[in-house]
Amino acid sequence: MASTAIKPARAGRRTRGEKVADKEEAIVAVAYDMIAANGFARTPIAEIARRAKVAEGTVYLYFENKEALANAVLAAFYERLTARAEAGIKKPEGVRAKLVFLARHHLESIMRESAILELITITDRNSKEYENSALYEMNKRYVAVFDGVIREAMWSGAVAKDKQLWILRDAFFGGLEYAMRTIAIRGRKKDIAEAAAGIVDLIVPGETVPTLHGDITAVTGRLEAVAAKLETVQARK
Amino acid sequence: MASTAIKPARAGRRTRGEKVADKEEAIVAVAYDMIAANGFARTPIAEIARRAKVAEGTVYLYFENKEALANAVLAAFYERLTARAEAGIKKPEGVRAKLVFLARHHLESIMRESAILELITITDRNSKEYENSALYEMNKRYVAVFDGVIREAMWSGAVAKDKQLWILRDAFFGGLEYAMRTIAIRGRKKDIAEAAAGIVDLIVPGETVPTLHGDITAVTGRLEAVAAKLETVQARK
DNA sequence: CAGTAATAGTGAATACTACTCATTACCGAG
DNA sequence: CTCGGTAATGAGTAGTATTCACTATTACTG
Repeated sequence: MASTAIKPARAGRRTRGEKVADKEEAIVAVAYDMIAANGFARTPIAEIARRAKVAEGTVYLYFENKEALANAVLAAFYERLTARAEAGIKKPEGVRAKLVFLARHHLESIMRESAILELITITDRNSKEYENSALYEMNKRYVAVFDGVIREAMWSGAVAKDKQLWILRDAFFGGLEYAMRTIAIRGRKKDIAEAAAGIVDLIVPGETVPTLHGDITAVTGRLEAVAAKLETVQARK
Repeated sequence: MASTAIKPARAGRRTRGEKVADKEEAIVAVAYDMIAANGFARTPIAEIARRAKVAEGTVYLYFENKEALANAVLAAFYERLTARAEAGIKKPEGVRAKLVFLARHHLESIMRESAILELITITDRNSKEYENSALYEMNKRYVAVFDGVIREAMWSGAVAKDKQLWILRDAFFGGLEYAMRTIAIRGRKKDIAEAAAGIVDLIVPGETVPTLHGDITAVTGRLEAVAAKLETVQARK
């Protein structure tokens, strides 16, 4: 990938290095919009170049091939996604509210730019080197927001400690992606809130988990109630 | 799409209609294998035609375009998936066992032929007419196996009745798809069983739900304490 | 069985697109 | 101002989906 080296710029004058960086950003920005609007297959490099005001060959100066450009677009997507997730997670109090926020945020983002999601499958194939890629790191940082909440939930006992984090994570994001498709087909906007809440319910079983045979929490609660009553009786004596 | 009309065949002799059907199947079969092996983008129509022993133009006699062929391949995939799911679901007793079977079956299938899954996103775009498509029906029939188990679970109380079926469904299949990607990257085979069980756990909170405020030893200990106290009180009377 | 209309099949021609590379324009140092 | 090297260009190449004028095959008819 081309230089991201930064030279000290004289004020009011763009150095060569800066122009280069600008051009790279411009290409990615144009590609982002076009792919989001029309999908990867329907955005020719030639058209990206035209709109970014560069020659077709110039694109290949910055990106090895179309896939590499797609990766840069995907990286930009993760960038935004992560920034908003990290910022938004601060407000809500409690595990549940945080997860609902994350779910809504993710769902709304991927609905707005669903074509960007395709890019994931374009890359994933070559699993060998993926673990060393920048994209892997970006994805890791994004899901780290979710992971943090889950760890907090495990600490507080809201989520059982023996659950596998990766499974919760895949169910969360995978479930949201599939929900997005369903919502897109049905076209009901109010489904978004319902889906977000529903998925979170699966990850963090709510306070009132109804069960068939009674779970241990219910037993504990009942036991405590009985104990309290018993102690009250004793105290009266 | 070309004729699927069936004419009564004279024995030992293939009628025109039958030959046509054979050819269509041959094309789909070749396309299936090639796409599964190399992905959609890397399987040229010309090569499909060559291996199916037809001219390139013939493919377009049976399928409007490459996407339509992809849909036929996807339909064949659903066909197999559904057949095995419906057959296999009979043996296991109980909601949980059935879901675990479905999860494993789905996970193993999509791992073996993960490239076929891509085809879903190729189609989904045009959501308008999708609801009337054959593919929509095939998908519906496949997930109906899952839906049936869930309805049984709701009846028996193993799953809360107020849960939205579509959300459970999307979490199940979406979670499995994402889990597949994770497993593919990590490359651990034993993850398959773990993922299947883990996802099912989310849908059907197991008998041994781990506790909110403590483990079973703590509860037992408390119970013993209360019992002891109770006995003391009674003894005093 | 020969003739024939309709159907099925063919593959060369077209249009589009990712990607290359010989050539040109530009920048900044000396 | 000049020159060395870097950045940019866009016409050319190769590969692929799709079309269509033409050919081959089939089943029917007298």
